[in-house]
Amino acid sequence: MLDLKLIRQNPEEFKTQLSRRNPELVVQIDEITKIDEKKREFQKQTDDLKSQRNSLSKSVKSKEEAEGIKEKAQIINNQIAELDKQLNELDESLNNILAYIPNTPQEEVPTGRDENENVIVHTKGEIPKIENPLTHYELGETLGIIDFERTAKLSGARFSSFLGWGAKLQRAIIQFMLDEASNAGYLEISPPVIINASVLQGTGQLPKFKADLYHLEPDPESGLDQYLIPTAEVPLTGFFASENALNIAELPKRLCAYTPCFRSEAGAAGKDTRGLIRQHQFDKIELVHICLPEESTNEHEKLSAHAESLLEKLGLPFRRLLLCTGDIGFSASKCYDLEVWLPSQGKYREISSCSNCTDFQARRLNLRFKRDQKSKPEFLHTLNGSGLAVGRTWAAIVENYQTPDGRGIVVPEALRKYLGTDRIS
RNA sequence: GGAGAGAUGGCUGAGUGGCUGAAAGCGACGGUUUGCUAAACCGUUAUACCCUUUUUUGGGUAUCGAGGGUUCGAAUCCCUCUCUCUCCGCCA
Repeated sequence: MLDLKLIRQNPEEFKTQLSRRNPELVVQIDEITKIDEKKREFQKQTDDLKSQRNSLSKSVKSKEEAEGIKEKAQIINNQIAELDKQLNELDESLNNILAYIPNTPQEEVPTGRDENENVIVHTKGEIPKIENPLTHYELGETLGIIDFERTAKLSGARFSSFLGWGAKLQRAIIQFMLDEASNAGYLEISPPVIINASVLQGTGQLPKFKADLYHLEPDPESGLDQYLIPTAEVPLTGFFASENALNIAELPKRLCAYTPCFRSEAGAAGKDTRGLIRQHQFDKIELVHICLPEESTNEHEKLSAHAESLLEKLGLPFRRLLLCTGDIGFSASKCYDLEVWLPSQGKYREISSCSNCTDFQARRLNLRFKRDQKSKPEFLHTLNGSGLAVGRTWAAIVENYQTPDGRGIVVPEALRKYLGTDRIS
């Protein structure tokens, strides 16, 4: 959870940073300060009462002696119970607000309202000259390598099936990206796609974005509360979360995973209704770095560069954006988006989002390290990025590599050894 | 799915109602000793929050898997859950 000390030390500074994201957050910080002060006052009173009660109890050596203090102790206990109740209420309202406070943006993140104020960092690759480019779903359906209609009967809208070379292309993309990550030193992890609510809370998806998640029927017996993962960022970042601090020698951790991702996207109705761009289920290779605080800026550049190298090797034109304060994710303090060129839309579309979450997730997950055996544990920094979204990569390849006659796809050089062909038609 | 056993500090492991924030051992750190190392000996060795103090310091509260309960008082008794281990059954 958010560090209250930061707010206590310098509430104005904190407010200034957060208001760059959203001016309304200032009100909530004031509210937090108020509740926090009240809480500390009550806590002090409770502690004093308990201290009184404990010293009473400690003086007692036998049952007979206990009779003498019983009444007195009970009065104190009643007072404690009353204070406890109020303390719990304060705690609850405090946590309700804290859970919705996003990460503070870094200085170099431009202030802006929405995606229109993002900054283009650079643009790479050459946009192919295609007359009347087909969409990936038109071409894919013509070639019989993707299906939407039959799949809609199975699972509804926003689902698709890959067939034949389409499925093989997807498999080749996955294999290519995992191999690239392994070669770059990432540890491949194949995690579960069902995850406990507490981890989603830790990475920041809960409670604010509950509506975007697929929630499993809670088990009334065990009380287990579980969801389908919206991204492998959740299990990867949460993987080393524990009471015990990590050893500095093991850092940085660089992890990658291929998983399906599940998003109910309740709020996205009407956007990108056709094709692979926005689906309820899609595959993604996710990259996660866990590192020392002073290294996170550097690690962020490395992670983003790795994601870019995939697009370069696939020969896909793309650009990198530095997201403005109004567009970065809840847990991120700085974020680059990579956008790939989609000829049918005539514009760049997001294919990877690389975030530096600083210690935001680490606090919520209690993810820590020790500089040496004597020193106090400190919070790590966590970073994540797609490397890359598989469905969108599939779409980008089909569209950018379509042949002029509109009846085939040239397989990118980097994928040929995986696919065993240089052309799909 | 059935049956049983567990969960205690960095680790091993005592502890079944108060003198236990927790024995003992290991490890780690500091010191004595030593030509160096080793050994031996002495000492230190959890975390969070709060109060106090000029820094030193002193004090309080919470924490023995998690949550709840009993009690003046809980690591210890009761309930629920989670996880681990062993055996049997079932199964990619």
